[in-house]
Amino acid sequence: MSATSKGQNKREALVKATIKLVNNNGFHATPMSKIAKMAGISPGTIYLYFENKQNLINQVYIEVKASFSDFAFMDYEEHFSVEKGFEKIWKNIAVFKLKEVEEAMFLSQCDNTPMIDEPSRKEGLKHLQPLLDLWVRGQNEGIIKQVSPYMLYAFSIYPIAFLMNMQQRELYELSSTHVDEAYKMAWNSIKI
Amino acid sequence: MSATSKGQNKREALVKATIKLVNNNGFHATPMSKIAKMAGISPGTIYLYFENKQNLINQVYIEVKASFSDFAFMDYEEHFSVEKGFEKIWKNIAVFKLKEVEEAMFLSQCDNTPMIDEPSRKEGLKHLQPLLDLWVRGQNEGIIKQVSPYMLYAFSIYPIAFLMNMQQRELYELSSTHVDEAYKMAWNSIKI
Amino acid sequence: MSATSKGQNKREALVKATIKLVNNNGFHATPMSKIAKMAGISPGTIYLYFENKQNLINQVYIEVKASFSDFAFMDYEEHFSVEKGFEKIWKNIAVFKLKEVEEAMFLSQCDNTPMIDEPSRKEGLKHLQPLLDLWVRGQNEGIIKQVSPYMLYAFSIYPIAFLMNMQQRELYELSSTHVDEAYKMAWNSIKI
Amino acid sequence: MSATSKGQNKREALVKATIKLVNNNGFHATPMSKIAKMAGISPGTIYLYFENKQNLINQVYIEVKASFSDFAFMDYEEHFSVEKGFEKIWKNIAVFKLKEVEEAMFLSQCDNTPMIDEPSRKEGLKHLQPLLDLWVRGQNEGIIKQVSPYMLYAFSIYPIAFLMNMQQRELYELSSTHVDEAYKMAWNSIKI
DNA sequence: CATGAATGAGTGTTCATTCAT
DNA sequence: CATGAATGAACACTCATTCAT
Repeated sequence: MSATSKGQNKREALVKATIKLVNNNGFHATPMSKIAKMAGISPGTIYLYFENKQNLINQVYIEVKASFSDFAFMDYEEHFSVEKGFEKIWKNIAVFKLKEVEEAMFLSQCDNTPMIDEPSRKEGLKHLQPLLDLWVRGQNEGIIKQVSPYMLYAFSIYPIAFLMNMQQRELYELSSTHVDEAYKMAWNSIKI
Repeated sequence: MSATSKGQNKREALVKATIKLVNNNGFHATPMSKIAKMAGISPGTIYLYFENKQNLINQVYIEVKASFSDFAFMDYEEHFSVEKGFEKIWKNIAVFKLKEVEEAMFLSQCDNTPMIDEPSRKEGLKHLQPLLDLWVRGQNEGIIKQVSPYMLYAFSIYPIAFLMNMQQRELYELSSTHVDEAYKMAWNSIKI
Repeated sequence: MSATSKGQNKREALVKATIKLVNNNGFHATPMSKIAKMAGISPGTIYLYFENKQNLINQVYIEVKASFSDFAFMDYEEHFSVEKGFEKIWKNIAVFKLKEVEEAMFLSQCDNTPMIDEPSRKEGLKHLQPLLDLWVRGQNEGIIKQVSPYMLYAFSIYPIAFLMNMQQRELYELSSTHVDEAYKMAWNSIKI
Repeated sequence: MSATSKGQNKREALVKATIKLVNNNGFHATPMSKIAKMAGISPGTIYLYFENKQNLINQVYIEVKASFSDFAFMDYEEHFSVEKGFEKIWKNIAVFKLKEVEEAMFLSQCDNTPMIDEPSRKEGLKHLQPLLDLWVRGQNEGIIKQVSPYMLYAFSIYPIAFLMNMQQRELYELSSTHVDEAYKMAWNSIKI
């Protein structure tokens, strides 16, 4: 195994450990030493990969956000019809939020907390452009409501996070029927 | 001023300070000493009103949640038509989230974070019953979609939180026109 | 009930509470507030009867020591023969240590700990004079060994404390036969 | 110097500092910070060697007790005659109590105080067995009084602690003549 | 690259003491 | 005399970070 990939392994272990521990305890209640232990390395070694704790979190956030975005646009192609394209993206996001629960919860915690600094937040937002583009196209085609993309996001994408939360707390179970129902509600709320 | 009301003042100052500081720094990054200072009392005094830091947060959460619920059902009466009742409640919630930003942000942080213990979470949920009742009535009258209340909540109420977030980060401004638009989208997503 | 005796009651309650709590937790692990609570009064009230915590302990020590000494010389009279006098005193002390366990344990803790200041220690020692006098008389009569009174005390009186300790920890039970045995050993060790 | 021996140094410095400070101030009046300072290390470092303050005290107690026991049976051999064996042990103990005053005082404070937990107390008692065995042998040989070992201990060994106390408070000086006197009194009190 | 012992500033919490009532 | 709310200094303990190995 190459030196880089060994280093890569450690980095990945750190990222995974950070996600899990922050999910369970929150940022400030997860010590670097625990992250190191769960990653199977020494505390001092963290600082070979990340500047400090804040930087570690920021990096993890950016990476998880990127992985989320990649997932969201998997198999999506720009020539899709607006409806088909939206369905693809929406369902990708739903699958991510409901299956990659650890990562989704981590993002949810980061997005509602002062634990990430503003530059990293901005960085994390970059990748949603294709969805915004799709909506603009839809609006031009007279298919999507003429409202701010924030509004579209709030009523079609954001609700998934709530459903994930409920499922996570075992208050609600989302079968695939429910997911279809939900998709219909989402599409319904943004289409004209 | 009576002894009790003096105590009440201090307690309220503590609650206010906790909300503001936790909003800005997160639970684990707001020391008791800072809370005390902002409340204008001595650190030791906190422990006359709250058992410990965890208990302080739990209590504040429960109180803010209660105040939110009170606000949500202000001027609402059970004999209202389903549509009128929903509008009243939805707009109350919107006003709360957009005007009482401090409290709304605090709830948002608590709800996506392991900082509140489970019993307090349960306690905070109690008060939404009238909305659930309204939805059942609507479903019986054939006005509201036959889906789980979690779904109805996710698509009609939860989006408000996102809009608040965006407004708070100054990424988006919600005029009253926007609020009306949003209300229409909300109602649209749950009505048959 | 007169004002003084009401005050006296509180003072006594404080003394009793102090003894019990210090026995169980040690001086520095018994807060004034607990002493007050056990005495059935308010923390502030302690300071009407004692200057501060150190003074409280010192006073309690002196009083318990005095009560111990009184007990030690109960029914003792100076015209007793040396042997009879010693027996009386020794057995008084034994009864005190084995029956007034709370007070005896308190003294034992004070005597082996830096919790009492030196003046109070001296004060507490005053009262043993009659025993010393008896020993001097015994030495003049050729009955008692010609050694320092510290030595006499160490081998005849001090052992009782050990037996009390063992009984207190339920490692050993002292029947009256054992007490007689012990007395014989004590007398044996100091008599010529 | 090896890493372990450096650690050992720190641990020993901590133990020494604890003994000295607890002797002077009592357990609850000696802050961890002072112990650290006297040991020449940082407060946080204590917790690399001991779990917490209670554990620190317990360990120190157990170690000092073990060192005391080792000393007590130095050069003692089981084939010694009962009298010779007892003399050896008694004098060892006397030397320990009169020369290793810090350690002896520490034990004395621990034994009369609720500062040590019960398991550690039990642990500390283990090592006296050879003395008990010697006494049983002596009783079988008709040399030692037929009384409980607690009684034998109380009248022959325990008095040394009192003499140490007095010497420590500079109330009494124990010359080697006095020690011989004392030994005779001790042997006298347990032999038939 | 990696370690992990060591640091020391910072945290939650306690408690002797005061003082307005 | 008595109260008990309020204080704030002091404490035990934690943890991000460093650095000699």
